[in-house]
Amino acid sequence: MQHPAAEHDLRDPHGPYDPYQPPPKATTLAEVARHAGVSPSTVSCVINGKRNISPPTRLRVQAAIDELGYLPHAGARALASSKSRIVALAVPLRADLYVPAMMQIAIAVTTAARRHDHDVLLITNHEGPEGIRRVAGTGLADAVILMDVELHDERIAVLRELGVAASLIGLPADPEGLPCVDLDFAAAGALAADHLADLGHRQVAFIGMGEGVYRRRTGFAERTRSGFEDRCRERGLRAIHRPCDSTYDGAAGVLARVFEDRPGTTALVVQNEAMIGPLLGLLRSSGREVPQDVSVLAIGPDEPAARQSSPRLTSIGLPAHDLGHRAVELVLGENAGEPGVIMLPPRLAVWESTAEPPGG
Amino acid sequence: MQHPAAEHDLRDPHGPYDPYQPPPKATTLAEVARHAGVSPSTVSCVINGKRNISPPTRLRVQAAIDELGYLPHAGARALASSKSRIVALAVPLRADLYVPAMMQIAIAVTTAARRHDHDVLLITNHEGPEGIRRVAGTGLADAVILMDVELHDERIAVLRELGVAASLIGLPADPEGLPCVDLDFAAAGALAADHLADLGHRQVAFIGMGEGVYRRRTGFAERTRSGFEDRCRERGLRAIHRPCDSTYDGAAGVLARVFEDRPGTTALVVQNEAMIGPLLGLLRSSGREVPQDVSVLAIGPDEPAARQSSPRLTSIGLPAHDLGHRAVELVLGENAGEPGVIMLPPRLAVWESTAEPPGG
DNA sequence: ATAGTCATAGACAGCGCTGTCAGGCTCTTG
DNA sequence: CAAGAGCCTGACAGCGCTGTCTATGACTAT
Repeated sequence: MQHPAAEHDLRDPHGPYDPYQPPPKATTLAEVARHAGVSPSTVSCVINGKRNISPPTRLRVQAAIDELGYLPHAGARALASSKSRIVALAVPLRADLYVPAMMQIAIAVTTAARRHDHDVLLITNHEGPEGIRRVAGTGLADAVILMDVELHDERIAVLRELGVAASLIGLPADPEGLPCVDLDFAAAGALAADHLADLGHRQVAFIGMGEGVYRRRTGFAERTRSGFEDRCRERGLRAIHRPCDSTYDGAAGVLARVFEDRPGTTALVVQNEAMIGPLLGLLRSSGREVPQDVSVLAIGPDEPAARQSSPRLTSIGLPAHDLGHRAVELVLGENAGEPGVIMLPPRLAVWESTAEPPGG
Repeated sequence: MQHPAAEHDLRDPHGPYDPYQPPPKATTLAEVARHAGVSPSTVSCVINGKRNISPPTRLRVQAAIDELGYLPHAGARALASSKSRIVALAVPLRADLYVPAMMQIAIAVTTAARRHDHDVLLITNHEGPEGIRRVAGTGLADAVILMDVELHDERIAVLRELGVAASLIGLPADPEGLPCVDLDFAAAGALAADHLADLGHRQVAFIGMGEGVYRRRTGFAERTRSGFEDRCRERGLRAIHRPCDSTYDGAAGVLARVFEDRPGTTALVVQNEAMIGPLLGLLRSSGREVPQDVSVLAIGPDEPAARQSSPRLTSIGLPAHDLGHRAVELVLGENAGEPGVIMLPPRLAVWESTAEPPGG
């Protein structure tokens, strides 16, 4: 497992050479200092930019660092500076959430964190809120980002209690003191209603998330729904709302009931991303052409997914990348920790799945 | 012993909660020791179980720990023990991979790591192989798990060079010295062929991954294909293989060509999970019933996904959970680091999407 | 020319924990 | 009853780095 003989001795080349060094001992800051002919603290300062170092010295130190391939020991830094440079990301374990979006956010968080010279530690809800207490309490992480925030999320209490830097992706009932970022789902709902109203639709259906989602954390699902319904009312659209579980048969049932209850429905707004594919298939096989007979507007899928469907979907995407980056910015950036709620404006991408209603 | 120097009282967990506690100073091991009337090293031993502690002492210490809500400082432990108790998980950034499976594996890795009292650090390919060098070199992580391993993966060289504990999910061209775990895709391909042959099919098509996947890292995709084709030959099946990109139109084109080139095709094996939904829809809308007219066997989707389709899919699932757990076991478990290749046997779940060929 | 100022580098004391070591204790045995 | 054998425990020396404080030198202004 270990590298038997390093090609060059990483220790002081002018000092006594000890050939018996089985483990590939990591270079220390002290060795770099000796190599550069400066004191350890100078090296530390060069690395952290904590004080003015004259260019020649900085260069010498830099050269020594490169030459020795020096990497500072993370634990030692964390101990001495009481900063771990690690952000904990609490990801959901839910089955009824759209996974690709979560993954995209997680990746966005990771790349954004790296830009701030931080790493990302994954914690799942498996441990429950105690996981947060653990990583924050041990100093493993010095910031926490919560995903899939519920309206009354028990993790929030832990965050407040610990006073740890944190940001939320999602909007709880009481965001007091905690920075949050989320898509403005109410505006998204309204935007969807507007688009359909503008096209001339008069009777529309909102196919939402599974019932469990509404029951549990009415957050984004409920916001979308009410934003949509309010705007429908304003624009004189008749709207119905139907929750939809993430199963093919569930989608089939919902779709059948929609056209049974409201045969005049000419447009569907779909929030449960996992069901868009099946719904399109069902519409097709029931002889309804999209968008000639019925328009479909999706809320939530990412751009590429929407463009890969057939027909290409008119949709309001989830800005996964933005959400991740903003969350990191809120917790590590300039104005880190300043509470505040950022609602990202929804953007409607019009493609081929919406059109004027038949005979419209 | 108890100098009044520490008149700074320890918070009573049952007392009123004071929201104004700007510096929630963390308890240290020394404080616990004082509180329990023992020496710091004794407390350390109680925590790490490094030596025999008499039950009464252990109990006193345990009580003090609980009472003070003590959590050891991760950085200090890492420094003193040169073990970070962190596993780095290198996740892919690819767009052409099935994301839900990746997420499931990541979650399995995380829960398994927790069982070994480790945490998981996320690193993306964004940093390239240098990310691995960084987390291992700084002692941030003391083990690395690679996902989405390519046949000739440049990250493997870094792993070998650093001599860091590692395990791979996937199978590179040369796994020498590195423990690997993967689904036995060749066996999966053979199993698929057997199932279809048993049902009486004579002419079948394999709809594979996107061409890029074959070009880049022929690993699992190529293994599946050859396992399938070899077995088809043995069983006297006529088989064709078609790569399939992850777009609706791509799937449509592939499907059309399959039936054009081989009108007698009665069964499809699909490996590109993202395209299963679209393919089922296309079959339906082209008037082919599944499984009456054509059988469909999926390789890769997880059980729940397969059961949510309509019809429920006969499939060989990717054992995401097992893969994650095994990978952790290989790198942290009893026989950690022992190189060896674990090929998980494929399991075929027969549901409704396969049947005898028409007129069979 | 001399005192005062600033810029720069070094010394040093920890950060909180681990792990080794030797010593003190009780218990056993001749 | 005394000496040997174990079992616990406390003392102690770092792990590698940070950050503050002080010392040194060069430079400016009088």
